[in-house]
Amino acid sequence: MGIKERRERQKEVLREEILDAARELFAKEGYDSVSMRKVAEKIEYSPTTIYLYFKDKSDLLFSLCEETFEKLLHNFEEITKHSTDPVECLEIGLCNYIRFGLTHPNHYKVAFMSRPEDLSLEDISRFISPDSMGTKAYLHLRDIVAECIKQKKFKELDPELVAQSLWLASHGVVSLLIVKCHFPWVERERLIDHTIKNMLSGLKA
Amino acid sequence: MGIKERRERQKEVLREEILDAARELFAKEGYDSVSMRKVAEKIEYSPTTIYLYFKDKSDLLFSLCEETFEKLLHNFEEITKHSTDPVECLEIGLCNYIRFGLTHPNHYKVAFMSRPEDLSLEDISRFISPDSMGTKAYLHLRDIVAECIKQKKFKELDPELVAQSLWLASHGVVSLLIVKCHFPWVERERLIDHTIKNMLSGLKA
DNA sequence: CCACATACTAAACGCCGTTAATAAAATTGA
DNA sequence: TCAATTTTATTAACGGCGTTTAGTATGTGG
Repeated sequence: MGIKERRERQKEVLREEILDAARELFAKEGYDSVSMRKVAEKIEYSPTTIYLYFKDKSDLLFSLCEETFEKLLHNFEEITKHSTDPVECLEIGLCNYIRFGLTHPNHYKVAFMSRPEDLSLEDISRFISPDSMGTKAYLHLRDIVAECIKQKKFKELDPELVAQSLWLASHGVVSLLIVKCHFPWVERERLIDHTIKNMLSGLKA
Repeated sequence: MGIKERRERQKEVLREEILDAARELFAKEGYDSVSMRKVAEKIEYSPTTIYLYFKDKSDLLFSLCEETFEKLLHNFEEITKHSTDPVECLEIGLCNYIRFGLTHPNHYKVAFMSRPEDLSLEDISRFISPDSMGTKAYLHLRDIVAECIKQKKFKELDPELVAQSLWLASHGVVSLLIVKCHFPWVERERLIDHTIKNMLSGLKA
């Protein structure tokens, strides 16, 4: 039955074409610039065709985000391999997180800054689901924090609390720098570096 | 010439009505729920009338932001009066900032989480202007940090750097808790308390 | 050859921000 | 007082949006 397979391959090709078109618009100009109609025009299909491959616009963009966050997770896991000191892992990891967000602002906005009203309940549960790249990345962060505590390099605190606090602060750096990009910030490097180092220094035993 | 004045008063009244209607929609259902048409219907005028009082939707948005900043600033200044210790001011101030954001999520979203694409260049320069409430609030924060350093209660660091870092982290707490309200966070109180205290402890001399 | 599933589309619905043209009302000046 | 003028508000429209419905080709399996 080679026919069915060819058909499925062709479907997959079109699905990728849609994603490619959307990714390009999205990376260049952000969420609002990705309109189903524009994507359709780019791939020379009618707008309704997209709905045969994605439930709706947020489904399409969710797929793009997962793609991106897979990269982030991979990046994070690489660091863990190349270092034995969990504190160092944490420092580099948080720094990378912030840099990653700042260099992929549109993806970051959709994943971490989009108003919950914009997402369907289904999308929300997908973001929170244990299989989502975001959740996996968080769990990885928590494990590293736990390791720091276990090795007595950090005070004896709840790893969940510490990991969440670190995430919140790092998110603040990314998101506010993205949104208020016209504010007269001091140099980014100092801002990122000081924020992370200051938080970690407070945690050290 | 009392006539001119009465006219201006009447204009001001309608302007306030528009702001009230917009604010209510904002507070109840968020940014997307504020459409020029809905606001118009609420005040029983035609949609185009709004354009006689505000340049466009982002101008309307800006006005609501200023309002919010003003409340924050006022709140912050009150704290300063009731305490002599700048470190305590800072701790209470940051805590209030976070609480303010969490109890007025839609206001906070409009002021600090709205996409810059939504704002015109004019609005952006208005935000940065030294007269804007946001700038004033930030300068107030920076002054308190400077005072902590001056009194040798903090390490000798750039007050600008420290103030911005504290703002970024606090913003992270507010904004991520708002957006990811379905994430399994530990209790809010612990999260807020630990984040602030940890940052401040790292700064102490 | 026909019934059927698949892939796709045209047209429409009901929103949206915004603009142009115009009407209505208030104010002014003669 | 009454016409001219300015101010205020409206109607209708433009071009966009996400999405749904109903329908058309096209190629497959019996």
